[in-house]
Amino acid sequence: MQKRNIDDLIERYLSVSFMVMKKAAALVKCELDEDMTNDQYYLLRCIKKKAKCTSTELASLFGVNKSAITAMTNRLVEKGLLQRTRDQNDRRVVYLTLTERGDKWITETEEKIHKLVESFITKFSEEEIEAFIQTYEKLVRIFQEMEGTS
Amino acid sequence: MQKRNIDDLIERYLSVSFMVMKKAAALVKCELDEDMTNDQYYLLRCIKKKAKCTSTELASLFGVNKSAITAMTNRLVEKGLLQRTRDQNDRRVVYLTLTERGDKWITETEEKIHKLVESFITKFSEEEIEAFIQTYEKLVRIFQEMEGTS
DNA sequence: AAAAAATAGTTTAATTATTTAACTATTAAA
DNA sequence: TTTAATAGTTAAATAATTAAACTATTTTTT
Repeated sequence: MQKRNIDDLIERYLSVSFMVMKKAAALVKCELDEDMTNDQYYLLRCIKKKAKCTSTELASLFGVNKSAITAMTNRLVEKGLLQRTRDQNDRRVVYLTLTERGDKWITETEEKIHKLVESFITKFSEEEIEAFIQTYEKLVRIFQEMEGTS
Repeated sequence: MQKRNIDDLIERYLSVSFMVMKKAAALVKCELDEDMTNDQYYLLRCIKKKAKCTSTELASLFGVNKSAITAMTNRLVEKGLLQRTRDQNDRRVVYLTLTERGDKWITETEEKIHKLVESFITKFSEEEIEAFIQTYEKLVRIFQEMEGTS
């Protein structure tokens, strides 16, 4: 591939990923209750998927410091959506789990977000969206490999 | 397409787009000077591409209120990377343009970011990445149409 | 077993990003 | 020529983030 062509693809990728990132954030926000943020949604989503989760894991998933997670989880604990429990074997570890209200909220919200994604994903053919997601998943694997080596 | 299958694709899309969003943000951050943020990079990038730009345009691109843009541009003006100039015909309008330092910074940073993107984009075949970006671009157009109708 | 090092998480202080509501200045419409 | 609308700013509040210092606990080393 020529240098010109690669530079062109890179530029297109940067523009389009910026626009989708910002637009997707705005669309997700519309589906949330007034007092909830996108990051709070993503945090609760991660915890639901893992069932139980530590600050360290979340910090790694979000790519931020652990103290950022402490601050976020504090707000969610105050809102009654999350609870902390200590590991009995290793008392340094704190597990984060959903409260009943937290579970109810994330379940309802996931339904709204699924409908949102469905509203545009169905505008693509199954082949196109499958190929798109597969490349996306490959990108995740490449990122993970880069992490391991550097 | 069956309901099962769509739900599965939606779930994969949500997971993968979250992971790429967070990971990409972390990688971009690594390329920036200590005192610069990702949003500041994206803001300067947008202004460079448009040459001159208003708060209203940026607020729409970023999907935030105009006052958020005022705050961000204030910081960049204080840093000497951006300047404001009033339109002579319509004195309500303020144009944002790069200072010489701002232009130098974004040019150097774009080079770093391009190298970063190149480091993973070249792990795909030209066909795969072209198809990926085309679907991405189609997604942007769908978002824009949704904006028009709703 | 005692001392040193590593790990998990929190606190604190500072900065950035964001929203909403009220505001100024200017232009366009009635 | 009032009245509307538009462009942008200000102010107060909240959320997200980092870096550095800290507590508590567990693991490793000597």
